[in-house]
Amino acid sequence: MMKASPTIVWFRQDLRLDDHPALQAAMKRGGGSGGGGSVIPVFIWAPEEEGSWPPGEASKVWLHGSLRSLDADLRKIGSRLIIQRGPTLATLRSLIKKTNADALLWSRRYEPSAIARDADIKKSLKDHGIEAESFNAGLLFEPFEIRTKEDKPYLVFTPFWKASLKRAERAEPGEPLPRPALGKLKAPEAWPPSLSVDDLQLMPTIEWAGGIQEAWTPGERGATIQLDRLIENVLGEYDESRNRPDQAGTSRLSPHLHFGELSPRRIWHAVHEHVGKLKSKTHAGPERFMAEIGWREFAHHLLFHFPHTPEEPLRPQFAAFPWEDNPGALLAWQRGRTGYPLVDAGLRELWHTGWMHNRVRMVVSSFLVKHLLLPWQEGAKWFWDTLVDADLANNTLGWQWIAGCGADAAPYFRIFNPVTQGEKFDPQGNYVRKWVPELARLPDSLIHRPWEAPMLALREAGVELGSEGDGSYPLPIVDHADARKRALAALEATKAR
DNA sequence: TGAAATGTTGGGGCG
DNA sequence: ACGCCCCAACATTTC
Repeated sequence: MMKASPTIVWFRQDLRLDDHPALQAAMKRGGGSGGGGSVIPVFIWAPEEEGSWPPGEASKVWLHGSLRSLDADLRKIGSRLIIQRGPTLATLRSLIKKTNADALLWSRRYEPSAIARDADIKKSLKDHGIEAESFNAGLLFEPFEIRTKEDKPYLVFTPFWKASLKRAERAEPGEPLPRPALGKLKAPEAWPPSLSVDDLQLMPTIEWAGGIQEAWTPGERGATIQLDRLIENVLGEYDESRNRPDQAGTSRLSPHLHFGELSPRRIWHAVHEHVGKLKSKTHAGPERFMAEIGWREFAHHLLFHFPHTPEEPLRPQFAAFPWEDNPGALLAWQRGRTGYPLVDAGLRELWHTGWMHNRVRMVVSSFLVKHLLLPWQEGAKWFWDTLVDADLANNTLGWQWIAGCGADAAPYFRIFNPVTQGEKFDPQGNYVRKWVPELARLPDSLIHRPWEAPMLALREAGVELGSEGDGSYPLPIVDHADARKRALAALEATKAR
């Protein structure tokens, strides 16, 4: 009997074994009734193929951990991860030649540069008689599946999500596929050469990633633990708690989702199974959480249909917006030294842990765009480099939403007041105290507005305001009321054109 | 998934 | 008892 040729499974942002359609398809290939042929799991590091958006520093730290985790999980079932460096097409060709593989399977990505690159690879391999097929592993619904009655992409979230849920009534997202059991992933005759994860040099040379490693467990196991925590402890109060940066009320699944360590179908079914067991008729928490998953779907829908939006505003009139060029203000924002405690806490949380609470993301983003009048693209770049969950679709939607220039965006005149937001969502100031420790001893009533504190209160709290000294805290770099007026005037200037 | 400005209402103090 | 004013509380509109 002819020995079946191996199948290569090309891993990218699908670093898991659970619910992995390409992996399952590979296992079924190549064999008759007696089972499949061998499977070669491959990861190729080719950041130069990611256009203007190669993985940022925080993403690389995460990837390092996630690749290690995937390799270890594969080894537990008798396989392993082959790691190579790009360029991708040449690397794949050489792998195919060395291993005599006859097929390449992968999970789809939706970034413009990835779509173009993957299409080239598919065509090139097919021209050489190699089977090449992609699968949906990253979304509940493909961006091209959900369309308006006029057969157009959606531009507003609510009808988009309603249409998605309606589609789910007809055809629920498929039941998640099982993990391959021990021995089911057949090893090839000989493994091709592989680099180690360390060889990719994803970790920073300067030691700054400790905070990320303390806060997170990259990999499928870490993702599963977070999903369990979500279902057991978070979902019930999610509708209110998700807005509280001083509480652990969010899912913290974003980096796991970005790297595909957790399947959205797995989430869908876990949440629905949980809701089925509930006695109460209102499911505000689970519904709100699924709507957040919906925003992620919407972001991918928009990126797929409007691939220029990572760089350019979706609403063209915003191309003429009179943004400022102010490197000093940008630096103060990046460093968390704007003088607004909630803003600074958020940016410091980001720097230390590679993540920021979503409510605070809205506040700091609004501050950059509206109080400082700096282009949203500058904020998007900073988030891209510092977030462990940096995701081109989500990041683009978030920034265009807050800047008012995107689909279904917040109107430009919606300007967050960082003091009000702080007092509303961090009422005891615990979030600020954690990340801006120099203000920790101020009373609750002053912690979001230290510049209003009387001299005596400052002295008692050991707070030194304004000076550049060690342990001092800056005065506001812009006055809120002035900045608000200035932002509204800038918008008028854009409209007048 | 805002905030500020402006408008309205109604209770209480007071002459 | 009555009208007037003040202003907090809430509603509406505007940015």
